[in-house]
Amino acid sequence: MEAKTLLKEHIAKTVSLTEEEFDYFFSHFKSLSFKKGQTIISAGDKVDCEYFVISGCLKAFYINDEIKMYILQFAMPTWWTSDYNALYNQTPAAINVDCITDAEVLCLSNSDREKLCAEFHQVEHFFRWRTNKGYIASQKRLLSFMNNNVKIRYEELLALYPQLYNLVPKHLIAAYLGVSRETLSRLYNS
Amino acid sequence: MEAKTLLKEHIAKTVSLTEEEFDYFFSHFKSLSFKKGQTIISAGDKVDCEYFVISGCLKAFYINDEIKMYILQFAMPTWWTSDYNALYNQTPAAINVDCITDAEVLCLSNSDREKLCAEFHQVEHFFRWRTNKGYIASQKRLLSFMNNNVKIRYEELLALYPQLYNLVPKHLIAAYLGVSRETLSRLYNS
DNA sequence: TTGGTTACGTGATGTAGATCACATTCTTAT
DNA sequence: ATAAGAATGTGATCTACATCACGTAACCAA
Repeated sequence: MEAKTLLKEHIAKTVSLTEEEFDYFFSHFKSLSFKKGQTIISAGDKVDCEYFVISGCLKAFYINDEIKMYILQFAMPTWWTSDYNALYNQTPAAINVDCITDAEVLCLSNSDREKLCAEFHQVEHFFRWRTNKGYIASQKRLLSFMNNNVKIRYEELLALYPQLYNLVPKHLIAAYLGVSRETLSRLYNS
Repeated sequence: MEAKTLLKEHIAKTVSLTEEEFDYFFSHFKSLSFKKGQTIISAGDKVDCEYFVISGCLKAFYINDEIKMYILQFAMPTWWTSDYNALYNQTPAAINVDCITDAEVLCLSNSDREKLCAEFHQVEHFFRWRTNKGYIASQKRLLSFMNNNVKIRYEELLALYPQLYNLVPKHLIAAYLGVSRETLSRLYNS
C-alpha cells in the first residue's frame, strides 16, 4: 500500500481529519528507504525524528558492553519507533534502530510533531492515544517478564506476532525474550 | 500541602491553565482517604477512575496464581496510578492497587478525563506528556530488567527513590525487583 | 565453485536466584 | 501486657538458564 494511504488509514482509526488537514499533516513527513542491515539510529547519535514503518521490519535494540543485545521492539508496518527518551529529552541515543529487512519508513521530526500537536487538537489526541497504547503494551511486557518463564514468553510472542517466526532469525527472537539463543533453541526443539 | 494546590502545581509544570480553567478541571476530581492496607482496585473489578496521590504511598501489583506478587509501581505524592489497561479498554482489572500507608488521593473518572481532554486542548497536552513520561520510564525499567542483575536493579531503585528504603517493607521492594525476599535480604547483608 | 560469514543445534559445566525450612524480631490488636 | 501475625535473616538444596565449546548447514560474494 502507498505510504500516504497507510498513514491516513492508521490515523483514521483514532481521529478524523479533513482531507486538507491530513494533507498538511502528511506534508511534514519525509519518506526514506533503507536496505536490509542499514542503521537508522546509532547509540550516541542526536535523535531528531520518530519513524512510521510503511514496509519491512526494524528492530530497536540496546547493546550492553558491546556484547549482548536486547531488543526492545520489532517495528512492523504501521508501527512507530524511535529512541523516545533521547527524542523527548534531547539526550544522545542509548538505543539503536536498524533494518532486519529492506524497509520504507516515514520520518517525522520532534519539532514538527510538537508543532502539529499544538496546531491541531485532533493530532494531539492521536498521539496521546498512540502513547497510551505503547505504555499499556510496555507494562504488559514488563509483567510477563517478571511473571513468566522463557517458554511462556516465547509462546506469547508467537501468538501475538505469528509473522515474526518466519521473518526474523531466531537469535533476534532470543534477544527480544532476553534469553540466550542456545536456550531458545533447546526450548522449541522439545 | 492541600490537594488542590498540589495538583495545580503538578499541572503547571506542563501546561498553563487560567484560574477558572483549573477550577473547572479540579471540580471533576473526587477526594478520597484510605487507611493503611485498604484496597483501591481489586483484580476483577470494573475500573472507572485513575488516581492522583496527594499523600501516602500506594502499590499497584499483580498476583500470580494467588501466590506470588509482582509490584508494577509504587505511587507516591504527585504520581498517577490505575489499571490503565482495564481503564482504557473497559476490561476487568488484572492488577490490584492498595495502600502501603494511610493515603489521600484524588480520583478522576475515565469519562471525565476524556471529556476534559476534548474540552481543553491544554488538558489533552498534559495527559499526552504524562503518558509519554510513563512510557519512557516503563521502557527503561524493562531494559534494566533484561540487562541488569538484582543487585544493580536494587541500587538503581534506591538511587531513584531513596525514600522507599524507610517507607516500604523489604519484601515489597523484592516484589518490585521481581526477586525473592530471601535473595534481596542476602544481597544487602553483604 | 569456493571460501567466508551468519545461523543454528547440542553437549558439558557453571551460577544466580528460587524454594523450603526454621529461627528471630518487630507490629498490631485486644 | 500478651498473644498473634507480619517482617526479616540465614542455611541447605534445587533448577532454569548462561556460558563455553564445537559441529553442521545455509547463504552470500568474488
